[in-house]
Amino acid sequence: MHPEAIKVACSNCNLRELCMPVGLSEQDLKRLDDLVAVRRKVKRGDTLFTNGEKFTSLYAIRTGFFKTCLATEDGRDQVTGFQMAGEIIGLDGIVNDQHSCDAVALEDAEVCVMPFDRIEEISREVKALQHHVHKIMSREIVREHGVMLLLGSMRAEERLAAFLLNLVQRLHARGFSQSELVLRMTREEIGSYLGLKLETVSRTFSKFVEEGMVEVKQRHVRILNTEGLQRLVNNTIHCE
Amino acid sequence: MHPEAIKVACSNCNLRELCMPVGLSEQDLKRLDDLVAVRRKVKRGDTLFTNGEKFTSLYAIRTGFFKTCLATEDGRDQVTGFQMAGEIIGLDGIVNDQHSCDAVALEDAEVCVMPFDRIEEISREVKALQHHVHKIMSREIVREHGVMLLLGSMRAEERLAAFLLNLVQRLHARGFSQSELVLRMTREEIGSYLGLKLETVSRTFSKFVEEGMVEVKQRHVRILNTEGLQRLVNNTIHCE
DNA sequence: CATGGGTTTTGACGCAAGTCAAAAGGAATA
DNA sequence: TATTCCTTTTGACTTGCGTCAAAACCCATG
Repeated sequence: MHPEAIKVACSNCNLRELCMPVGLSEQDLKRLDDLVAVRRKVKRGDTLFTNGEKFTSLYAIRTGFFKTCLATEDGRDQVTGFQMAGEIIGLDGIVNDQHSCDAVALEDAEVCVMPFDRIEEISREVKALQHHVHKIMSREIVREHGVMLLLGSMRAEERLAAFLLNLVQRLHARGFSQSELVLRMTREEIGSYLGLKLETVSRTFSKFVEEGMVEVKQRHVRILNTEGLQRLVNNTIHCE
Repeated sequence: MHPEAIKVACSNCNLRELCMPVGLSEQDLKRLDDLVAVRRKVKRGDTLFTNGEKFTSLYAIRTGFFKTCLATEDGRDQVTGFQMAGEIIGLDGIVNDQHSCDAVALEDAEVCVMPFDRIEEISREVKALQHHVHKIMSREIVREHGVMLLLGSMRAEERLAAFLLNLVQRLHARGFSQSELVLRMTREEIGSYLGLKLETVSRTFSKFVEEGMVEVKQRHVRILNTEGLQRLVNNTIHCE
């Protein structure tokens, strides 16, 4: 652990509108500046927290890219999500005061450490923050509903299409291209998230390339036919 | 909608320790009695709320059994959870101020209606309630992680075993048998939740019966070999 | 107690994705 | 530049679950 004692202020952070409530009064904004204790750097491959570790804080990602994953004793391993700048991780730890998954940096990253007792304290005073925290948790619940739909009822192509569209959409919201992206994770990690084997992920990519839907060069992906992918996801073809 | 104007008090509700924080002061307890606006009865087959409906309240289940499900335009349908007495539903609605799934009563039910603005208001005053709300949302997130693991990496038998064990465990926590249960949902609904077709659910039940793991008579299930089912779930056999 | 609609079971068959294996490609290091 | 390790691709084969279909069962209702 390398906590760094840089004094940090949300009030002039360029990612503020991603992780913080908007439309705050001057006064409330000041209150929020007490939220982040420190920033912490996490090297690629290192964990931000691990299953079983005591829960103390939520983390707002400033830079970098994470995966969260669940590993069971019997060797199963499920990626439960990929998180990027502006997103909050650590919510799983609240219920039992310890984390129930691992958060691994897929590239060098930096996070804002927000001690949870402080979040709760300030939430009691700043309504907007309180509601914001509730929204963030609700959003995660809804996201997971979507993943359940994907895992429970989609075929491989549909899953990968949904995955790619979701990624570019989130990247686009952060000012990146609508059609180009660099995958930060391996085919195996994608597969784990989508409930597929890495070979199936690879084959499905190849299929998309053949069909002219995307260009793939290693981890660089260019989407050539967004609509086609979208149609795959809302497949009207073999609707049951 | 049939809101019923019975005055309701959590402070002497027999389900309190399931849905409310414990160890409250006399004073805080009184505050909590303002949480529940009314109770509402929902007939079997009716919805408590539906996708797209404006979000106003969370609901604590007093009696009965619900499923929540996601239906997409193209006819896909995914059951995202089954909820029983003492559990809270409606969390999906917070993020966008409207519900994003349907909640359907699988048997005649009664719920306590807790307007969410009131929850937030009282949460600001009663720390224990605030933290409790956070825990409930975190618990739901962790539960869904588990479902993702199930859907992403388990075989049919493992899924059904996990499902049955989870159900009896929750029922047992409510004073019911550890080994006997009545399913409130159809094979198709179980299948939808587990990402399987109803035929597969039925076949898997039959297999469990052949192997002497359970007795099944329609929706009545008696678990004869809890350990065996548990072993299936933590399968050390074909660990990758 | 007969009728009808929904649910469940069972069988036969097909296919999407998994498994196993080998080779190729990239990136990092000496 | 050669070496090593990791990742990705592709092929051949297997299999678990889905699909389709028919029959049995269950309960409600008249």
